[in-house]
Amino acid sequence: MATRGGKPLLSREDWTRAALQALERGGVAGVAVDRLAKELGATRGSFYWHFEDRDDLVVAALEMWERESTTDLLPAARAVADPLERLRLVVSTVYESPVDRIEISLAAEAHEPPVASVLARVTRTRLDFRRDILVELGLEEDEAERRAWLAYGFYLGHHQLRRSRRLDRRRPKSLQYVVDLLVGQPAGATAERSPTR
Amino acid sequence: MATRGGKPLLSREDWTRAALQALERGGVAGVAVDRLAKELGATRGSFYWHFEDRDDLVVAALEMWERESTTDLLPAARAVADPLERLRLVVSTVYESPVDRIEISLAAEAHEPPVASVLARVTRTRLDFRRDILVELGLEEDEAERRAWLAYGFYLGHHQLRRSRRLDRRRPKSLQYVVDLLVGQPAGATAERSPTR
DNA sequence: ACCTGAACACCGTTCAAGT
DNA sequence: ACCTGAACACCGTTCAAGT
Repeated sequence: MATRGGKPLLSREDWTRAALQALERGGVAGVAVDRLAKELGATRGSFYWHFEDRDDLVVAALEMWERESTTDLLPAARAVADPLERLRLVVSTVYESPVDRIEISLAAEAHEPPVASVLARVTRTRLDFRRDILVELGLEEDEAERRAWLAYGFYLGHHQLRRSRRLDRRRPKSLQYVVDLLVGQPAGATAERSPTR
Repeated sequence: MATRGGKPLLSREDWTRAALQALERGGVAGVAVDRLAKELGATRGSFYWHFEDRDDLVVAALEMWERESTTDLLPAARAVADPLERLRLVVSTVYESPVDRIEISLAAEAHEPPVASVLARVTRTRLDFRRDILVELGLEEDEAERRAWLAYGFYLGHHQLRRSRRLDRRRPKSLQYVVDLLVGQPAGATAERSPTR
């Protein structure tokens, strides 16, 4: 590894990994070039050798997050043959896993330049994944699309709600009832209209 | 109105209203004392006569938002006698209304001091409102609580999804299908388990 | 090729001094 | 009672100069 004055030279990846950690702790606003430079024992000036500007760094960190939170998870899920089982697996591993702080902070800046493209790509991947399962389960294309919207919209809001300690206590223990409603009958589909009993 | 040197003196409310507008445009991060001072033709020093610090201003603006987005809307909704109709009204007026930028940006800072208490209060109010409707519709307390979580979680995520122009095009035209699923039969409740057909 | 150091703008906060 | 103006810390960005 190349060094200078005893200290190792910093690579673009070193900066990116430090930024991803800052992203987890404090969201997009928490990525401060000045602070990272201090942590890494370099100057701000050095940063601008590796990156165009702060947005460039944020995008690099978000793409690391994209891989670890979405792209890398798909193969394992696709390996499950039965679609209903696949949906249950996604709900228990993804919906019920610890809250992803990055996910939440991205919402606020969904249309800011550094965030927009990465977030749109991730979202499309996840919506499609859910819709495809619902189609496999026998729903019509349109209805599957609508329910995938519900499923993924709920995923986002659910993690948002969980951010508060007090509200998290109100959270249902299991989310499998969501799967049941997602693939179940809407009111009015049967003759009568009295729910549950 | 009191003046000095031709200019009107600024009140706490003047600052708060300006902050609320900044909040709508740029989220919590968009509330900058320096910029507001310039807009209002005052100095930053003057700001600290009216407020403890920036957080104090943010809280004041959020409480204005709380009134206009939640507290003031409840009486009209409560006036609808039929619970199913009341639920449909909420979905069409609140879920299908323009995206509330403040709502979204609060998620990212849900546990930061200025945001936490206001947001928790608003959220509890809205969750309770939905649960009470579902109980009136005949659901058991526990099931109503679970489905209210789904309903409100979806509300939050839905508005988050809508923030992107491209994703918003995928949004279902009407959300009444959500009401139908919320009050409908889960899969497995009937003898068979084949959905829709 | 990679980094330092100094400069500038922007913003939060404090405080002595003004009216 | 309400405000100004100057000071300081923090952070993004630029750039000439160093190795």
